[in-house]
Amino acid sequence: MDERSGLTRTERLAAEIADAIVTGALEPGSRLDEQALAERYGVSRTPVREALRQLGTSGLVEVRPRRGAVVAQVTPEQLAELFVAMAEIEATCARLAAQSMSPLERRRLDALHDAMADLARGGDPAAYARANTAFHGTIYAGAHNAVLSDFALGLRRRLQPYREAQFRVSGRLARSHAEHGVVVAAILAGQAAEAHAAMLRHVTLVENSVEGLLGREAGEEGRPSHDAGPGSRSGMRNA
Amino acid sequence: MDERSGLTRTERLAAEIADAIVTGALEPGSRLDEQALAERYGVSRTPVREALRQLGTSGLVEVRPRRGAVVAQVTPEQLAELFVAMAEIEATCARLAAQSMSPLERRRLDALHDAMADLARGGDPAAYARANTAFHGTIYAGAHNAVLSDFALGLRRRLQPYREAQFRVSGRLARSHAEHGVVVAAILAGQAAEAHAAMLRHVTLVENSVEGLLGREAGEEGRPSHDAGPGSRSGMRNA
DNA sequence: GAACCGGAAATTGCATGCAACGCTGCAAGA
DNA sequence: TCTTGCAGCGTTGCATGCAATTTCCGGTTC
Repeated sequence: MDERSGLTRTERLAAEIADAIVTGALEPGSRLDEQALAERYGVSRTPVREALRQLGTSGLVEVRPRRGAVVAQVTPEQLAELFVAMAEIEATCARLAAQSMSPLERRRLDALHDAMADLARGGDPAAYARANTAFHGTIYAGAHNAVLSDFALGLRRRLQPYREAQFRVSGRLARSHAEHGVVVAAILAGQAAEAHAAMLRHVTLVENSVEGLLGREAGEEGRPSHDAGPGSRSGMRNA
Repeated sequence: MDERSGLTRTERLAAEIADAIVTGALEPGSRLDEQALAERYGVSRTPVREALRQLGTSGLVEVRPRRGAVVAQVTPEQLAELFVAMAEIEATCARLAAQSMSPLERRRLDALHDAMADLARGGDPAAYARANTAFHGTIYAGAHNAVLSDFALGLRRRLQPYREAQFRVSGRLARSHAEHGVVVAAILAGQAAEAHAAMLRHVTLVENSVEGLLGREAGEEGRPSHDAGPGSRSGMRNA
């Protein structure tokens, strides 16, 4: 009687709500009414509650005891912290990858980077963004550490809307690809310290690019309205 | 009608179960029966379920859809990955702390380290372990990054049983304190690279110490009996 | 006009009940 | 003897109902 997947309703709900948040369909700060979500997805409140709890521990939504859940607000300060953390973790993964990637993994990384050159020239931000996700994912995997890799993937997902915006800035694609080139060269050569520094620089430049964007829009209709509204400075204090 | 705290039952349950796991009262691999836990804590199954889900995303328990939850098994490989991740994150925090701790924070770190000298000489592993938690927590806080700090605290909690065991090895307290000294000196001097290296080395030494312990015990009654009992070919197969 | 207060509506937290799934054990067949 | 089918039981997933708390709103007072 259940649906196609072997997943539970709770899991499917968590995935769908997470997707709605990441894609911007659910705006930051909007309330997540249990009953409304239950009716929206045709289930009862119980699986909705469990899904919200789960998303709460991953940082996507903020659950306030007895006061309901809201899509997590990301203040500029928190955004900066997320980017710093992301840069550090990615740089660490790059260093570990330079030390422990297998020859096959190195060849694949090199090939992926080469393929992205065309995409960068082509100028299709969406296609480049997809390849970019694969590129960074390859480096996470190359670190051979599931704990760090999972953390990096989680951070990347939370920052995805912001990252994507910057690819639409003209010229950013080419610069991103050039920065990748430095990282790849260091990893292929097994130069751990250089790989770390190059990746740290790359992600920091992404952050600068994003901050430039956000500062310029300032209350526009741009996807990630990261403003927190009056008196909210809310969370980040999650478990 | 509720208890003293403003927390919900779900939160208190999550905290209590997590504590039971971390302290070893609930052994790795043991089933977490919802009804049994509900009766044990005098609540219904609903908050138990929510608490288990929450602990599931934090990695302490493994929830298998429709097949119940068990205390997460930690295989030797996963333990190694956890320690590597921990070392890298702590080292990163130490580097950031060296760069951005305020003078007040530096003085407090120095004072805490000084106070630990007595504890190390005193030879009380439990007291030293408590102070050690505060010491590392001070460095996390000094990184001024809630994302990294939360992640580090979570990792520390998961590794707590293993970390504590090594403090009972004779001489480890003094060596630990000496290693801390190098870290503190680098942070106080603002030497970022040195702080990173010193912390990485410190945590790696802790890992070595733990691995020595586990290798030697091999089926003893030692706290973290990460073996799974007869007829289970000792784990290795968990997610 | 603003702050305060009390009651009603709305919403969350939790308990309970039912249906579906997974596991165990036994029996039948190869 | 080993495999396979199936029935019974236990457990999980989810729906529903109720109590408690929060929020909203109108009236009152300063």
